[in-house]
Amino acid sequence: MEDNKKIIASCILETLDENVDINDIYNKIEVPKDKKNGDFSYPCFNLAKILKNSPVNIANKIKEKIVLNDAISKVEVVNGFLNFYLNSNNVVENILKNILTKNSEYGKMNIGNGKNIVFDYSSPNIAKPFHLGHFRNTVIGHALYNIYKELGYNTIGINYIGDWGRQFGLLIEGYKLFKDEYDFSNNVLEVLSDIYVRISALAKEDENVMNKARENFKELENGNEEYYKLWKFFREVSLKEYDRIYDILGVKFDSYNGEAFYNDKMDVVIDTLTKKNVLKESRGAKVVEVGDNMPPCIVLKSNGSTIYATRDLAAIIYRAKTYDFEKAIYVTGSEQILHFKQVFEVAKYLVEEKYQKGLVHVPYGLVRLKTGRMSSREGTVIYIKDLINDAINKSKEILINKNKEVEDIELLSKQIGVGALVFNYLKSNKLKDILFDLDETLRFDGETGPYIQYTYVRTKSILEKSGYVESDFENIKLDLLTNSEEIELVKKLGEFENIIKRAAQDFEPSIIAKYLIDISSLFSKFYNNIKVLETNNEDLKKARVALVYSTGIVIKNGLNILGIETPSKM
RNA sequence: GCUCCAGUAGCUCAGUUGGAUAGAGCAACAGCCUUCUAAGCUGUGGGUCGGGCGUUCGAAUCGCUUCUGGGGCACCA
Repeated sequence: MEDNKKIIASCILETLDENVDINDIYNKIEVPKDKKNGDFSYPCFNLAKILKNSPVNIANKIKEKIVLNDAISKVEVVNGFLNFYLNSNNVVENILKNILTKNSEYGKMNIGNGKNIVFDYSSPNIAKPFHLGHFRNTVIGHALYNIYKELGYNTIGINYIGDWGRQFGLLIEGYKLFKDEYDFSNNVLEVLSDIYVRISALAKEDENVMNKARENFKELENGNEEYYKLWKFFREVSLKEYDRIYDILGVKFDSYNGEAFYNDKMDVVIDTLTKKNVLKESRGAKVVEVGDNMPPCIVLKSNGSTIYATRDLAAIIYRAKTYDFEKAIYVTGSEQILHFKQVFEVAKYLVEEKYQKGLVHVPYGLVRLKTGRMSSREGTVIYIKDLINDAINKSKEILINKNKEVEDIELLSKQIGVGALVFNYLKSNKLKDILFDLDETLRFDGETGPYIQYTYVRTKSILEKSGYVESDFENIKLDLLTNSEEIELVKKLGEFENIIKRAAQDFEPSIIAKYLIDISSLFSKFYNNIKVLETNNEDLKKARVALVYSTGIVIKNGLNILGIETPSKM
C-alpha cells in the first residue's frame, strides 16, 4: 500500500511546473475515513499558496494532466481534495496472495533484525495474591512482548518480582506472631496476605513492631539462615501460585530475577555515582539531582540502606551488560511515571548512551472499583483467580445453554472466558483508568473477545464445509471478488502489518484489539450478505473461501499477539 | 502549592501526522434463524467533542486560559 502512495505522489509531482518537494506531497497524502472518497486523498490547500490559485482550480488542473496507470484507476476532485481510486483487482490480489503465502507468518516482519528488547512486566509483590492491577500489567506487557517479536526483535520477558524490602521484615514478624492461627495446607498466598495486612496494621499502631520488622529485614540481608528459609518459602509459594495464573494466560518469562537478585549488585551504582561526583548529601540521604523540574532521586536512605531506585539502577546496568538491549521497556502503573523519569536521568551516569536512549517507561492507568481504589487493607481487592473462575463458569454456562456438542467443554470455556478477560483489558487505551464492573467484564457480546473468537470459528466452519484445503488456493481467480463487502474486508486485512507497527510505536496493544474488532465486524457483514457456499460458480466459491480462510489467518495471528487463544468451536 | 494524565451520545470507549457529514459497542425501540453457528446482522432515536479565547483555508486533534476527576511530589514499591 505504501508503494501506491509513492506512485500517487510522483504522479502529482509530474503535473506541476513549480518546484515542489516530493516528500511534501507524499506526507500530505492520506487515507480518507469515508471509502466513498477513494483509497487515497491529496488535499490541495497548501498548494494554493505556492501556486497562487484556488485549491479547486489546482485540483482540476492536476486531474486533467494526471496519467492513469495500472495501479490507479480513477481520480476525482471534491472540494479541493484529489481523490484517487486504486485498481481494486490489483489490491485484492496482492493482499490475499500475500496472506495465503505467508499464512501463520503473515504479520511477521524483520524490522528488528534480531536485536534484543527487554520487557519488564507483571512484577507482582511476593506474598500478595495476584489482583486486577497485576493482571492489566501482565496482559499489556505480554502483548507488547509479542508485538515486538512480530517486528523481528528478540524479546526477553523479565518478571521483576517484588521479593525484597522492608515488607519482608514485617511478614517475618507477622509469621512469628500469628502462624499458629492459620492452616498452611492450601490458599497459602491468601494466608500470607492476611498475615501481612494484620502485621501492617499492628506496626502502624506500635512503633516497636515496626522496629522489629526493620531488624528482621536487616538480619535477612545479613544472611540469617532462619529468615532466609522463611523468605525462600514465601517466594516459592507465591511463584507457584503466580505460575498457575501465567499458565492459564499462556505467559512465559525468560527471567524471574526480582529485586533480591540485585541485592549484591548495587555497590557499583553507588561507586560509579560517587566517582562521578554526582552523589550529594541531602537531609541525611544520598541523592542525585535530576534537574529543576523534578525532586532529586534518592539512592541511599539516611540509615545507609538502599531503596527501590537503587535496585532499578543496578538492574539497568545488569541488563545492559547481559542483554545488550536495543530497548528496555518497563510496564508499570502510571503512578510510577516520576520515579522512572528520575531513574532514567540517573542512568545517564551509569550506562552508555545507546542504552540510555533505549529506556522506555510504558505506564498504564489504574484499575479502580466503583467504591474507589483497590485496597488490600480494606479487603476491596479483586483477585484475578476468582475473576478467571467467574469468566470460565460463565462461558461454560453459555455453551451448555446453547446445547453445543463440543468435545472438550473445559478447554473451550477456558479459552473463551480467559479470552474475554484479556481482551477486555487490552481493548482500551492503556493510560486510561479502568472502572471495574463485573457485569461489563463478563459481557460476551458486542465488542468483546468472544465476538472475535466467534468470528474466527465461523471462518473455520465455512472452510471445513467447503471441503477445500490449503493447497486448493494456488490458482484462484481473486478478481472475481468485486462486492463492496469483499473488497472492504480485503483492504482491511491488508492493513495488518501497518497496525502492528503502529501498536509497537505507541506501545499500545489496543490498536490491534480495535483492528480485530473491525475485521470481525466487516467479516460478519460479508457473512450475512453473501452466502459463500451457495454459489454454483466454483471459481467464485473458491475465491470467497480463500477470503474467508485469509480472514481466519489474520484473526488467529492477531489474537495470538494479544495472547488470546482461538477456539475451534463455540 | 508545583507537576503529570484524562474529560467525545444515558453508560463504556474509537477517532493516524490538523482534513470532507464526529464513529462503534452497551442500554432502548423495530426487524432478520426450514438459508455457511443469532456469542451474529439490519434499521431508528440519541452530540454545545467540559467551558472560553486564539492559530489555520480547515480544530475533537495544535497554543493559551479556566473548570472537573485522577495520579505523583524524599527516604514505601
